[in-house]
Amino acid sequence: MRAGCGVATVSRVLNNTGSASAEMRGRVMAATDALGFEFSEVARSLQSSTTRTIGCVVPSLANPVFADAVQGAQEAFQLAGYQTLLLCTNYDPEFEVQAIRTLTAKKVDGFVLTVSDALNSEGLKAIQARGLPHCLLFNMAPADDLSWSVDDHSAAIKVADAFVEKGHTHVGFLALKFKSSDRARQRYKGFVEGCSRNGMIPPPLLEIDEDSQDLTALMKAFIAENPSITGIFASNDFLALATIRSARVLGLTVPNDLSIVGFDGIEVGTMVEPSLATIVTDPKLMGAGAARTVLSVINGTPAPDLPDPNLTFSFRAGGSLATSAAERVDDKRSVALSSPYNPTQKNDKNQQERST
Amino acid sequence: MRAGCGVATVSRVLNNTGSASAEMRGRVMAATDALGFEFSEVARSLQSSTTRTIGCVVPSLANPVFADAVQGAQEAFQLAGYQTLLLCTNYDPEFEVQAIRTLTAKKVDGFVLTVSDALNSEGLKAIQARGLPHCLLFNMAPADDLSWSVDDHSAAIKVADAFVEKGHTHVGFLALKFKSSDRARQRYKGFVEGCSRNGMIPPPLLEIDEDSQDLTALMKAFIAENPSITGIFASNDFLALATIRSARVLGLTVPNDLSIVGFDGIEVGTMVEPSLATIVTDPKLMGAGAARTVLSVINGTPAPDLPDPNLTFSFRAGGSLATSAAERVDDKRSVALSSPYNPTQKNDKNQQERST
DNA sequence: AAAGTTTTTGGAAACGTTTCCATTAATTTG
DNA sequence: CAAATTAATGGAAACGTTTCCAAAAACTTT
Repeated sequence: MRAGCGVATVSRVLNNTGSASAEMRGRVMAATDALGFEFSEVARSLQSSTTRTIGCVVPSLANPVFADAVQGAQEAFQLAGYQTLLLCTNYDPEFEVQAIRTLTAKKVDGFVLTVSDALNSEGLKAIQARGLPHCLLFNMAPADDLSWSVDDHSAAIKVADAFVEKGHTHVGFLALKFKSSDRARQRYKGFVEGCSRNGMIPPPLLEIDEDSQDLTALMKAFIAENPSITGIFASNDFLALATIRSARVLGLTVPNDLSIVGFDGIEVGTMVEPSLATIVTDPKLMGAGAARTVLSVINGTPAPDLPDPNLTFSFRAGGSLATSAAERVDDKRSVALSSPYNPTQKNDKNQQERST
Repeated sequence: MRAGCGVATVSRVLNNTGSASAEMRGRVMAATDALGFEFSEVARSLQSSTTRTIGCVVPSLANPVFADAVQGAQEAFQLAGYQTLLLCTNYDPEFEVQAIRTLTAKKVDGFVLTVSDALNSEGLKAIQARGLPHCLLFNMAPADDLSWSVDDHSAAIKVADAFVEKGHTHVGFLALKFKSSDRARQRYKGFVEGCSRNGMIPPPLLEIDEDSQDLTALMKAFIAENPSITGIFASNDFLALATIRSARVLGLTVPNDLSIVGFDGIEVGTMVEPSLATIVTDPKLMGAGAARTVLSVINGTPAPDLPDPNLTFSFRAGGSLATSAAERVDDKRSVALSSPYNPTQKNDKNQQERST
């Protein structure tokens, strides 16, 4: 080394570990910042077998739910001096297992992951088998795994409750990527159960695979097949907004002809007209929670309490869900009584509560 | 090693490099997948001084522009066998330089970054000084740096043109995080220039720092100070949507009392009512472009063409921008002639063109 | 001043790869 | 069948750290 000393000494000085004379310290310091020297983290990782890096696997950042969650996780990791290695799977289980393989080879210290199906994920199994620290995110935890997740099932039941409260008896369920998302399936299952409990007709399922160009056409067919439905529960807010748009194209007014409820609670849901009734969640909090949990596993410190399932979501009323058309026809009075849905007004009220 | 052979042999077999007998190959293979053996990328990195990891620095994923850009970059990297190490700066120059230091220590092979101020970024200087491969994203490139960026300046001029075309003569500019974003400043500069060129009154500036709770109050004051403004150019779409909301709270109707134009072209802008007039950009494409560029620098292959600045954005008309109130008062006929802005109709038309 | 104690320092091993080189074994050639 | 070529294999160095240990140097204590 330029300072004319052994490497061991440099290590001690720069890390402030062990002893060193003031003079030596000076020489090393001078040399290091003359050369702009910096320790190589990769060599350090090799020797310490720890990378201070966490692998983060999510389907896609195009969905703001995941983007926010990753943001939250990333912040939490950064705060603890950990970096985030990000892999997106594009909802493809192939990519998922591949991504996890890559991350284990890179020797990440832990994982935060949203898998496509927590019970049948090859990647997750590999992680479990090796006993690597990890925490699931938005997946119901199988067995004794840790997870920060919205209680999709209960939330969907609540949506059914909300529909029935407005007098709906026949509503549909619309899901994207049903095949590759246990979350969408959980929501469906919960919704079916909720409908059943409330004595509603079992909800017909409209399932679309791509971000389909022709939601409108599919909806038209769906409504033709189920002419008596008065509402649709969409498995996420974007889909709900797109549904509203398609409904308009079909000449249906929302909520009068068709009520819509979404899922996720993205901000813009409060800005549209009518505002979107939805389940609101806090993805950033979930991400940060999962991050803190995996850090605690790594460091052997007590894990933060997992969220109370009942507090992982709440229902937000909105102009897109109103008294069912059927109800209105049956009982005119109920319209007069239960029509606080001047959507503009409602919307304005929300505005003062939340803000960008 | 368990296969009873030298490590050199294992390396050769698993990498298919050099020669090995069929029998040896079999033994090694058997042993490796009996043990679930996998090469350590960190040791490999140390020896090859290449990590196949790219550092990606952006302000935040909460903004879908960056989320999409990161998604695009991540996909491109993944395709090329590179991983993405993600750091968010929260718009804080301190974090920015810190993040870059971390990434250099981690020996990433290159950088894709959106810095707060490309001309005065300590972090960027450090990268340049060390001659590390990098490509800027959403920053105008200083000197001979490479960059994938929206031409904010020209786009803002186009917004001024759009306002003037609708007869506006006095409009304001609303920006978030003006201090820490050269992008917002570029947009402001361009807008000032565009207004000037069109003989409009120089746009007053409303600058907010936080995702402020009280945009409504600030707007009220702003409008009180500039009672004659008929439009506002918001430096991003979220801000524009929030502005519309605040305007409503203040009892102003959009676009009749106040026209709004946004920037970025996020999807939901087409779903709101009225639809949002805005500059539309393609963040994912930008991210992917920056990724391919930095890869080409690393591999010494010819760089992909940087985007033609004029093609980095386009103006999207929308119901939130209409003929100025002043104009309507002055000349009633112009209303009748130039009022294709039945927003609902307009919106429905858009719907068939774009889709989720 | 000699012996003992403490502080400072550098050498060497280890982390897990790849690659060069030398050795040994197998095969071909004259 | 001996010699020469080729194929297969393992040893060792190097990548840049940290840490253990021993040696050397600087002080204390009698």
